[in-house]
Amino acid sequence: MELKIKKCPECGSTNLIYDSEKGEIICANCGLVIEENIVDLKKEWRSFDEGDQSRARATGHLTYTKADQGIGTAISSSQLGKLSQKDRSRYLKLKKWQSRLSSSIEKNLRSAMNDLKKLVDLLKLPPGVEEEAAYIYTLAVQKSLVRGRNIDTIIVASIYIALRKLEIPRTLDEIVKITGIPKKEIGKIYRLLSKELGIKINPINPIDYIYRFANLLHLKQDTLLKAIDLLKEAQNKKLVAGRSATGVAAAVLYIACVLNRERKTQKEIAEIAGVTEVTIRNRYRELAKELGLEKTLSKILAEEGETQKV
DNA sequence: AAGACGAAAGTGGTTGA
DNA sequence: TCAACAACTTTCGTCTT
Repeated sequence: MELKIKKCPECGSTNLIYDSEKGEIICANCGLVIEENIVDLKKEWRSFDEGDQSRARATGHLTYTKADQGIGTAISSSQLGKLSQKDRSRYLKLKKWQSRLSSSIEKNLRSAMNDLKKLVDLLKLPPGVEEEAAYIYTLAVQKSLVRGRNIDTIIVASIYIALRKLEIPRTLDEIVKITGIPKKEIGKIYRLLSKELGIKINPINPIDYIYRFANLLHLKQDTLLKAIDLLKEAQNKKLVAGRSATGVAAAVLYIACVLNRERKTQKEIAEIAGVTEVTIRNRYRELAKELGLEKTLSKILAEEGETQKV
């Protein structure tokens, strides 16, 4: 299959997968779905606030990664001479107060945006995440949710919300590992922000993790597609509700590996997925039973035992 | 020795009175 | 606010190859 597109526009990865059934190209690294006939690769910026049109595509470009959103607010002092004495002193007084008030916010934003950039680099995230996280952080500052709390934690929580919002699969554990901020703290702020800012977040779909884990495990494409089929079947049969997305993804991948005779140990998959082997086994057992794969699977495992003996 | 399996006990988060 | 609960983890013994 010859792909016209060579690189993922979000993260630049060249590891693209073509799902012929859906007619989609999917980035194995970040999970972005790339259409065949691309007109505009950028995601639509959706606003969290219904009335807020500031992020609509037709307006001028705003960026939240700059402390003043790219728009200077200072009034030119060359106009000052034209004002009357009274207006002039009033203006200067106002200006003093305004700068005093806004400078602390802007200072906060400026340093936070620097830290945010560093973290996004460190976590190797696609650039859209930085913008989205910056937006969330800015809202948090505006709603005075930052004062008295650890800024780094809020930045990390903003990133995590951005990831969830953009449906980019990264586990909280990966973020904890790199940032060193405890899961508990991130989770607390994550909940606070999504509640206070009214951000609705969908539960993670295991499918996003499947692409990523399969890529990290260097699995063959057939195995990946097999895993996706299995997951869809399991979802249709309502077998995955209430289970952790990573655990489901890991188990489905393990089953797909066995079926395709591409051996990976439970341990290998467990490490990539950030779950224990026990969880994989539990999901594996449930799924195998409910999907009627028990016999097939044990047969394959027995056969492999035979060939290993010889 | 390595991998798979599963029982038992412990952990942290959610829910509902 | 607290207890019950489900999902998951840790730990460990057993079995197979």
